[in-house]
Formats: sequence, C-alpha cells, structure tokens
Amino acid sequence: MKAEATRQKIVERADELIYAKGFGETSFADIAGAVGISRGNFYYHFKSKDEILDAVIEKRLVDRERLLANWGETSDDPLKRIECFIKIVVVNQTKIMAYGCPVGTLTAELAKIDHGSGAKANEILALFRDWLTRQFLELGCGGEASAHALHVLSWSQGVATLAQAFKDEAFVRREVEQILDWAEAVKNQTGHAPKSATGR
Amino acid sequence: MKAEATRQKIVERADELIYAKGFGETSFADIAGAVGISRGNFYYHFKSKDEILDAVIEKRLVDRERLLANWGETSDDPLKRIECFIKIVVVNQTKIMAYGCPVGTLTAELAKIDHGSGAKANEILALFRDWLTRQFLELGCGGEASAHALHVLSWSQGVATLAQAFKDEAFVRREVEQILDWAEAVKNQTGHAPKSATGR
DNA sequence: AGAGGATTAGGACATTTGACCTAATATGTC
DNA sequence: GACATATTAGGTCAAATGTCCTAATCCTCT
Repeated sequence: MKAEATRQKIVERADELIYAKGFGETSFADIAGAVGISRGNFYYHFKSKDEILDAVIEKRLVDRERLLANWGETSDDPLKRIECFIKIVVVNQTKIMAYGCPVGTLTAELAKIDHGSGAKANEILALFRDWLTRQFLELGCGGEASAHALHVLSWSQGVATLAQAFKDEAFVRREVEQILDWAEAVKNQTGHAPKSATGR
Repeated sequence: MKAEATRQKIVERADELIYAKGFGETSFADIAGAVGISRGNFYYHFKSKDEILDAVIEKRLVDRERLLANWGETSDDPLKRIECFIKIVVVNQTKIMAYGCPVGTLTAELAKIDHGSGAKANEILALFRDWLTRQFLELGCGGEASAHALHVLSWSQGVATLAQAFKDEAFVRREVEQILDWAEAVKNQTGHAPKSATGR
C-alpha cells in the first residue's frame, strides 16, 4: 500500500502547514511542494481542499485521543494527569509562540469563514473539555468538574494567545505555576469544603 | 472634506468585515460592496489591501485608546476600571461568540502569515497590557502589577476563544464572576500581605 | 454664474494565484 | 504481457489584485 503512505505524508505536511499558515493561506501547491509530489498526484488522493481539511482534523483528533490515553496510563492520580495537560504549553512552547494553539487558532478561523468542518474542529476542544471534566470528577469535584474543565481549557487558550503575541517565556512559566497551584488547591478543597467555586 | 467621510466609511466597513471573516478572506470587492462605492473610488483612497489593513489597525488602536480614556474618567477607583475591562466579554458577548476577540484573532492570523503589520496589531494588545499594568500599580501591586495585567489579558483571550467555540453564556458569566472576585482579592491583599503571587 | 480642483463611477485590462481536472506515463503485481 | 494502482505533467477556469483611463459630478472660491 504505497498510496496509504503517500496519503499519510500529505496529511502530515498539510497538518503542519495549516498550523503554521492557517487553512485559508495554505494552498494545494504548498502542500504538494512540501511533500514533494505533483499536484496531480495530490488530486489522486484528495478531491478537494475540504477533504484535506477533514483528514487533518481527523488526524488531530486521533492524535489527541492517543495523547490523552497515554496520560491515562501514565498515572492513576487525576491531578497528575491534569498537570500533564497544563504543561503542554511549556512542552510545545516554541511552536505555540510561533503559531499559537493548533486547536484554538483553527477553530477560530473556521468559525469566521463559517466552514462546515468547524463543528468537527470544535470536537477536539470538546475532547479536551470532556477529558478534563472526567479528571476533575475523579478528583471529587462533583458538579463543579465541568466548570473547572472549561476553566483550565480557557486558561490554556489565553496563555497560548498571549504567548504567540508577546513571546514572553516568563509569563508562560508564571501562569503555569499559578494554575498548578490552583489545581492542587482544588484537590485539597474537595475533601472538606467542596463549595467555594470562586476559590481559584 | 467629503473624501475623509468616505475614507472613514471604508475603514469602518473593512474593520467589521475583517473582524467577521478574517483579513485573508476579506476582498476588495467585499469592502467596496459593503460601503456601496465603486472599485475606482476605492483605489482613490487606498492603493493596496495592506494599506486598508494598516488603517483598520490604526482605527482599532485609536478606538481602544479612547475607550480606556473614558474608563479613566468614569472612576477614580482602579479596581472599578479593571472591572470595566473584564466586563467587555459580557458587553460584547454576542459578537465574541460569533467572531471571537477582534484583537486576538487578528494578531493570531497576522502572526501566522508573517504579515508586516502584525507588529502594529500587537500594539493593541500591548496597549491593554500597559493600561492594565497602570491600574494594578495604582492598586498598589508594585512589582506584580505587570504579571497581573498579563493574567487578566490572557484570561480575556481564553474566555473569548472558548466563548466562540462553545457559545456557552453560563461559562462566560462564571468566569467573569471568578476573575472579579480574584481582582477584589488582589486589592484586599495589597494592603497587608503583598507577596503571595499565586493567590489567584 | 463659472473656473478649477476634488471626488466618484465605471470599466478595460494585465497579472497572478489557486482550485480543480485530464490524459498520458510509470510502477508493481500476477 | 495484462492489469490495477500510483504518479506526473500539463491545462482550464474563476477570482482577486493592481493599474490605468475617462467621464461625470460635487464643492469651493472668486
């Protein structure tokens, strides 16, 4: 199956280019050039630009699912898993400073142009949201779990946006420390005083 | 000066369209159509697409400066002024849910395509950052003022991003309440225990 | 009122770019 | 060699940018 290998390469390069330049600014020729194949060959695998986009979103979804599954196997402590999520902004700092969050910037762009695949792109965010909710539930946060999940997800998007704009490593470090402290506080509170939602 | 009026109209419509569709997806024809003028007239005022972008960014800068100045006159209490900033996400909720943050989404797009005006767009974020820093300084936060400013700015970007993705009003309300509480706590802490930076 | 500059409409045209398509060729497999 | 699979090299077509020009109209000043 040589076709499958080529197809994968196309999706990989397209993923990178769409991340780096945005969907609208990424052309057939760009991707074909990056892969090193002709435009015609490209069309053999994907009949339209939207098809590539769908494939890229699908790949991102699968990649993130795998990532989350790995974290699930790494530790039994939900707090540790939440910390893994938080630390992505440090692990991927260089790319985030250059291109922002791959998920956030794509969903924003697709929402603006009212693209049909926008909903699919949102599923990646929803995947993170639901996964985080489950972690907070395991922590014993009960009804506040989903609010906490959105809080962390929102935090990550804000940090990514400012990191891209200002390229300020100290800012990222500070924010990570703060939210890690917050997460720990959430865990410690859930035992005895599980109400104060504003105790961030 | 009829030309000035026309020019302003062009910039206004261009501002709206670039906000709603993004810079890359907004064409000359789009803007000319929205204003209701001919293409020839259009080129009489702007010789290139980049020129319009610059004018739009300039307008946004001036608009925001005026907005901040107004808040400065509204209240002597820096905390109240910070609250004004925080509440933008509620005041502009409808548009944010549709198109995200005008400033954040534009800076992200321009950074990706490595556009020369990206730096100018970043100035709007810097304007907010510096203004917020001044408010926290007035609150007596000292060396933590700029970190607090970035924290609030980052918060607003995160909320805007998720608001656009999930269109969840309750989430926005919750986040606003939380950060308002945090801001108040920052103020109350500065009197006696001004160190705990993580006390968010 | 009229001269003259400023503004607007409208269109012709060159150029580029990108999405999309096709016919011919290559590659490998049986 | 036959056959399906994979790839290439071209070309078409529409849209967008950018340039230029001409003829109206509007405004202002005298």
